[in-house]
Amino acid sequence: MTNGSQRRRKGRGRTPRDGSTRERLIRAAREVLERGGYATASVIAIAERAGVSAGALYRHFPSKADLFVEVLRAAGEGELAEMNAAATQAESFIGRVEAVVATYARRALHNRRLAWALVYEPVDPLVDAERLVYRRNYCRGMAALLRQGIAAREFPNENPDLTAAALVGVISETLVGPLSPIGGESASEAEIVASLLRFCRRSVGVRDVPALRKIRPRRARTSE
Amino acid sequence: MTNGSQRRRKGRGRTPRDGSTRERLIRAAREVLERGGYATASVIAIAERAGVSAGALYRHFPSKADLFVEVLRAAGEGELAEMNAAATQAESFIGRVEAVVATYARRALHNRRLAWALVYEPVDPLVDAERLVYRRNYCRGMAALLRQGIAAREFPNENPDLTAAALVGVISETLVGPLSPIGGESASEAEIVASLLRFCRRSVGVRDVPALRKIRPRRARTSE
DNA sequence: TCCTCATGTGAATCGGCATTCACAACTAGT
DNA sequence: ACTAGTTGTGAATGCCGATTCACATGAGGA
Repeated sequence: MTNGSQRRRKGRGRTPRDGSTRERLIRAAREVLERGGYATASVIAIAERAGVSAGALYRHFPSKADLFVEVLRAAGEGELAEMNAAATQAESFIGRVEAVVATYARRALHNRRLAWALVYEPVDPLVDAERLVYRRNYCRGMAALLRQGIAAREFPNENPDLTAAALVGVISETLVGPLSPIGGESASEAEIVASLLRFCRRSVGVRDVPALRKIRPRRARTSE
Repeated sequence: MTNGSQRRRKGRGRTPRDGSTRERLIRAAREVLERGGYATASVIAIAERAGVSAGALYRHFPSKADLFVEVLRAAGEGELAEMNAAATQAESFIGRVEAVVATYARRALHNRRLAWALVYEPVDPLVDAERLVYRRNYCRGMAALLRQGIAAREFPNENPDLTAAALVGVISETLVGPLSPIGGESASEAEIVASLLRFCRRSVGVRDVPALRKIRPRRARTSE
């Protein structure tokens, strides 16, 4: 409506924009990432999806990499916040760990491509650094949880940093990794998540076993 | 051409080679990969390290990707063989699992960059496919081990595919992943591997727990 | 209205890198 | 030695995608 006069414009010049193009670029970048990964996330594709030209991008970001840093940061922060929220809802520490894992699982399954991009895919150093921040924060949070659980004597005294990294690895591999039985034959998504939670529970080494609500994880458990 | 027949070029023409340039290219590619990852593995860099020119590479491989497929396949096969050898040496299945994990750990620690390239780093689809083969084989072997252990009632009856994937994830993340407390402060390499083994042992859910605790890296922050 | 920014446009540029090409030079077979 | 076939050479080519540039256009203040 705003630009009704199309008579002599040969496409050049400014097109009025309602809101900030900057944000729309960030969103477009994330969307392109979700669909096709970095491979398809060319400047042109992003700009197109945002409804602007390639050049416009550079009015808002010094480079493509900077744009992606923003994208990753936003996504990572959102993810983190969600996890933290999940963590505070449980009483026991194992409950918190499970809540975090389950949250991660739910989100990763909901949008595997984005998760993949957030966790694995390649890029230039600048973007990688940002990704690492996210991953490290996540790992740190998990480690903190473990430490508390250890202090509370809920978990055995194992190196929490390593255990945290291992848990992140478990989740990444089983849910977003290159493979992951998820697309596979053997089990439904829900079952997989349940198995995953049992795995985490065992590997953390919880002492008492309150037994998950729907599934009973087999009792083999020697007391110490 | 400005430099036609009148001018004698000294460096041109064939330089006698003893053995197959092909193999030396494969080796060079692996070495470049080990040092700087794919980012530094340009055709020129590889050819240079092999002591030939870029063009020569194309006498032996239809494309750069094909070269890397060879590299990955060779590396993957070697790795696999080593694992299998390790697996057959133990009596119990948990012993085998641990042997495999420990072998992987030893190799990954010995050359993290290569491990990283084998497991994570990006590339074009052709190469990725080859990598996936390797990873999947590895995972499959682990799953087989788990199945046997389950059949022998050594392990609880958990989805072996998922558990195998999870174990692969654990190893990848803690040893070669972006981080991994390995470069860190808290523990020596040996301690980390020991912790890792304990983690795996717990997560697999072995019935009897011979407890291989040899190292006590930290004490809980609680009193006493 | 006129001037000046801020914001866009899209074609041109630039750079990196795989891939090709037009020749050499060595080896083997005759 | 002559001829083919093989293996190398390294400059040229081609492609792809990020980045820049010269030029619009609208909005707001004077």
